[in-house]
Amino acid sequence: MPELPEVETVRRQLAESLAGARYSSVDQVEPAMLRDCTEQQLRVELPGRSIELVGRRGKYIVVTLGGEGFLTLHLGMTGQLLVDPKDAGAHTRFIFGLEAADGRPMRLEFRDTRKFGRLHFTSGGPAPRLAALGPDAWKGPWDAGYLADRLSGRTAPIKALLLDQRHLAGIGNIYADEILWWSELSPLRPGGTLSTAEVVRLAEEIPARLGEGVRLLGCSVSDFVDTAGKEGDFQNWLRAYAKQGQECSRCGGTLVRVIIAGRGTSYCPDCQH
DNA sequence: CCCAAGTCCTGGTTGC
DNA sequence: TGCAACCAGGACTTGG
Repeated sequence: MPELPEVETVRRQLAESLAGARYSSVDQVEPAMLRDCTEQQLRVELPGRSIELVGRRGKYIVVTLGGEGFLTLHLGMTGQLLVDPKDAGAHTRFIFGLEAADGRPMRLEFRDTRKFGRLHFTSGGPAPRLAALGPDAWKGPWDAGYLADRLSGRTAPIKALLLDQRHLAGIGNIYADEILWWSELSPLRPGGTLSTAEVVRLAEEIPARLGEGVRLLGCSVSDFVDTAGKEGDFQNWLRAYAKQGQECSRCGGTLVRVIIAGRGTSYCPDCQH
């Protein structure tokens, strides 16, 4: 699930458990998921680095290290970051040893079934690809005028534009469907056809739905768990995502499924226009 | 065989 | 015609 709310849930937990900690060892590396550095560099240069800040931009977690270093992590589709996991766990791709602020040893595991996740190790600034991201969809800064500008003249379906991280960073397939349901907008609408009032409505629902996802500690419809292996609650409050064939909770119509931007999309054709 | 939350890359089309 | 912007579709990986 890792979309913005799931990543934010993990970020908050890491910020708390890793405050004042220091990397002591790199015990396992998955080279296919490593970016912007060599395995050697990670193994040699990370140990000894302190953790100064755990930040986030869209779906990326950015760890600022002491000594001009950055770890930028993306959980992909099935990534998990676990602190001191109890179980052995399959699909472990990276293992880090840390020394907590009080000197206690800690273990951080990056597990990812599909290996779509990424770990960037850079100096001078976070991973270069963050430069291509639009403003954070939840925290901004952006407003309805910005969104209107990004949608203006576009013929791609609004859902595809919401998924494009260059416009707003953090929205994925689940929250896109939820945001559009709450906005009463059809995911098929060409972006450029939205009225000013519709863009305003959309601009209100984007942070509202993402904020609700954060409050509910994320959406565990499939693989997502937090750093303690615990599931979130948002999956119990879905209105549209994966609900094709079911009754619309707003108008009583029947939700349908279509493919947009190659992604399964559920919406209510009776009340989403 | 179909489907799946992520991003990246390519190739074709459109429009200035 | 030239070129950039735009958009669709496939690739990647593993499992249910």
